[in-house]
Amino acid sequence: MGSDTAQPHPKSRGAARRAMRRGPTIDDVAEVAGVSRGTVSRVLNGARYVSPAALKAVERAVRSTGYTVNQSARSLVTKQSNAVAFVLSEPQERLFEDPNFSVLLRCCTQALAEHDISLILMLESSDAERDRVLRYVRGGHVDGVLLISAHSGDPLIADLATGVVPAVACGKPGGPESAVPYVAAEDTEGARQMTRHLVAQGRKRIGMIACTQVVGGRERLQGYRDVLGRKAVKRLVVHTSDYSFAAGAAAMRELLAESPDIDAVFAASDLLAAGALAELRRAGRRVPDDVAVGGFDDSRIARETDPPLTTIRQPLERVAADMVDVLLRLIRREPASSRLLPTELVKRESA
Amino acid sequence: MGSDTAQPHPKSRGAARRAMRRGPTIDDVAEVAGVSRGTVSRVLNGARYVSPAALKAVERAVRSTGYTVNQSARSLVTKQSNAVAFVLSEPQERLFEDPNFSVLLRCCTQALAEHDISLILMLESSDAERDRVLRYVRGGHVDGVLLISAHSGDPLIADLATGVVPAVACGKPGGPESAVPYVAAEDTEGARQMTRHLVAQGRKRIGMIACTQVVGGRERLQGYRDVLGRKAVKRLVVHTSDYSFAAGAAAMRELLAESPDIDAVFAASDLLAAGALAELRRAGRRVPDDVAVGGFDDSRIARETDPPLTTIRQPLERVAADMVDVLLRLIRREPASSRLLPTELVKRESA
DNA sequence: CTGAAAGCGCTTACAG
DNA sequence: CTGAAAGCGCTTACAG
Repeated sequence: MGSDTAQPHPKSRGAARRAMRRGPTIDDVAEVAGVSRGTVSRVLNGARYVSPAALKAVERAVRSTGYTVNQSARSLVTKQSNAVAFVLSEPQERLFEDPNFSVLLRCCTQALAEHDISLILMLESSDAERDRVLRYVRGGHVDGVLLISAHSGDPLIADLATGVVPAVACGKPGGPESAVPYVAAEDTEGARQMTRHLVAQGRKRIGMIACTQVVGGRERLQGYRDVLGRKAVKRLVVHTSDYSFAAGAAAMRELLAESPDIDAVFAASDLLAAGALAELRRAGRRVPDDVAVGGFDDSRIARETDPPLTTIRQPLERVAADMVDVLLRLIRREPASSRLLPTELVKRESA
Repeated sequence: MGSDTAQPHPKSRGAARRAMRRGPTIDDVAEVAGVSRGTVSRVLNGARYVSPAALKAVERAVRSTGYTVNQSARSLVTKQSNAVAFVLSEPQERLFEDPNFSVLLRCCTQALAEHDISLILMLESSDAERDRVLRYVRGGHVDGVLLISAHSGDPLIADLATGVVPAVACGKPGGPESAVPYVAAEDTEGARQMTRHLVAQGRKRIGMIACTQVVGGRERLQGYRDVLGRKAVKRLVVHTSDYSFAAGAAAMRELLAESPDIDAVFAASDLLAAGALAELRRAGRRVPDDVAVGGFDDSRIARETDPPLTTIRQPLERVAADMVDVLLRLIRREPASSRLLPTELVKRESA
């Protein structure tokens, strides 16, 4: 990161020179290949306007010298870093708690690696950190940013929306019509699928554990309402502040207190559903016999709960791949817009 | 990452110029401050040999211009990247499945950020990826590497052990006496603590679910043996190939089949224990009444299982902080050696 | 198609 | 304490 700010760097620098290997330079390659350094550079950057002979000579020289570009030197002139920031906004511990996040991170790293682009992970939970991220991003250290924001209406979005730096969000950013493109699952339709499934099972008192502060949360609640609006089914919504196990358990307790005869619950995330399951067991209710439980995400935990969760699968691997694809296009100044990916009902044992 | 290899870069480059902001340079600051660019550089890098007046002038000029160093230009001369690679070795999905990993990643990122150093995440599950990581690291793109290896005896270790690039491993790397320093919990003693606890509960047939292929796994098994070696307690060890939920369930099934009268199980990780718990329930055994279950890690899931897990806490936040500390020292060419951190028994309900 | 040259924005001895 | 200058390793018009 370098003293991004202009503050002096106490001692961390200076003492440690030569962290970078010396290695052969482009001039070494040029010499071995018997051409000018300009020609070497050309083959390195596209091999156009280079004779077959020169090309071959350079390629073998590269191999024999074990040459590797010096990215700093390159970036200095191209103004490109070949790195992208993966910014994790807001509540760290919680976000990290979510298995979805790991999938996203893993898949983005992989997709980026295929393009030889580095992923730089940045956390942004305090205002100070937000400033740091902003300075870093604005400072041209990265070519673009992948924004994973838990809470909708993230302040970073506004800054990114200025378009100074290409950015893509995961999930539709809330707040004022944002200019930042995003990739998300079809949350509303997914919620409808689950709610319809619960109704089809003959459930009459279907509660929902919603969290509208989280990206996608509003849509999931909407889907639930869309389906139940025209049914003779009792509705009851409890709101939580995040998608955590603990919040799910607390919400379930509330639901049980307010509506002891509840016979189904749709939790807006698998983690929430897992918490609800734990609470249900504590209360002596059988799942799905007494109460059916539906989750959302089809994350790893859906297979590890007892009973395994019936849930809505969101194609996270594709979300990640598409985020990278959109970002890369944006960086190349190619047209690219938001994408919505289809969800799917995964029937297991909880509902 | 840049075409690290010398292969031509089809189209991804070139099209996207000016990804980096233009912004003020050190010369702009110098002009505003009324000093030479050398002086500005000096205050940026330690402020030594600079008069108070010049210092003040530069500082205000930096602020008024909104100056930010160009890390590429800096790196080009200092040969330092101010970035560190966080390398995740081997079985990605599985590693990511482990909540421990998230904690490590989060804490390392945070600790590094305090030093204004970027964390570059790299995955290394195939041989091709391993080469890529090696080229990248050797190419001087990072000042050091934090190696998180699931399987002991990781081949990357051998390469890193050459000491060309500073590196620190999480957990003691297995295989031939490695020269790579590491930070780990006192696995052996932790395992002893748990085993002693089980014995103290009066358990007579204590099984273990071990995984010696994973870093730290051998030590945990050793701790179990250390304690039971001199006791009149029935031992039974089942080996798994990783620390997963599924492996835990499978191992428990085996344990139950071989030793139906088993009354305690020590699983080498919480995830393994969670799997064992699920299997135990399926088999109709009550925990801890019929069978006591002990885990290892005190990860998030230890609080979410039913019943909550009695486990061995390993200070992962400290492991991460120490890894960063050791790596930073190594980068500065200061002496630094491996560290072993104490564990602690956390009593909950499963044992 | 290719070479020579300029320039990217910094740091760091070297004189003073 | 400070300025002028060299140089880090690349890319890219510009001529040819």
